Amino acid sequence: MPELPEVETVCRGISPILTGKKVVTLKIRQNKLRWLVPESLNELVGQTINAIQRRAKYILLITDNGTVIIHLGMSGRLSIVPRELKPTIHDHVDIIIADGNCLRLHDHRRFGAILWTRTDPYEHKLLCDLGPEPFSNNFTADYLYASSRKGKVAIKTWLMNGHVVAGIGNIYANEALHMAGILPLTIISNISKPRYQTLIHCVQEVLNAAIAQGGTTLRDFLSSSGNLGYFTQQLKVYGRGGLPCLTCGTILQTTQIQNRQTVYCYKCQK
DNA sequence: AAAGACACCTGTCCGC
DNA sequence: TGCGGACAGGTGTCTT
Repeated sequence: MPELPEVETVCRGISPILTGKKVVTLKIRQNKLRWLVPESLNELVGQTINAIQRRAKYILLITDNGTVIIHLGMSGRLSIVPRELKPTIHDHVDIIIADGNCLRLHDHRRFGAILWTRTDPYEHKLLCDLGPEPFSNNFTADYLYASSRKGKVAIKTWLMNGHVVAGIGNIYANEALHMAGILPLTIISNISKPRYQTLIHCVQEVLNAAIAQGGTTLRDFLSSSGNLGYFTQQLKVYGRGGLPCLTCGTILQTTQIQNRQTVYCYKCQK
């Protein structure tokens, strides 16, 4: 389901409902997610959720004594439901709060994860080596230019690497590269600093637009309240292989990069 | 050290 | 209608 805009949409949706609330019950129906749901997650019961934060595609529920780290993988969904709503297949974890609401984790592919850490979540193994957030001051052309000088990977592969920049997945990598006019297979060491500056601008523009539209719904993304994401209607290249480029009319090409569907316009992107 | 392959899962869609 | 195969928004770990 989620790239950064979808995760951000979920965080904004659940934050007002969960912040300041006490967890009264935890129900785990399936503990084989990407990693086993740890026994220690039970320490969440009785804790008050002080804040909801997002880092890359991770969702953090912060309490005084520890933090829940949630990742939605490819197909995960978080929703707020009344605690009495009967769970369906693939509803793996319920976090029930004092007012009767329930944060329900649904994930049919089980690539997602839910973990508990007692210490600073930003020091957690999964989070400590992540690249800068796309909207942070550290995501600069100087940074991209300097760290790409010896690299031999395609720019699209690199953009999707969370250790380079956080939160960009297949959809928004395709979209940002099209907007920036850069061919997805371009080797990173061949890209100039001004082009990286353009790319940063385009990444931010695409992500901002997607967040404003509540994310992208392709198959199963719904916001925490069950709404569709409307950015789907604004995708310029993703899922449009074989159709005309919306900028110049040239037929959009498709290829595989790292086994991921890649769509580009050979006229607009050089 | 860097890059690429592989693994983890289920659901859906398409062609025969 | 049924079946096999390809494909799907991610990413840590293993191999080269």
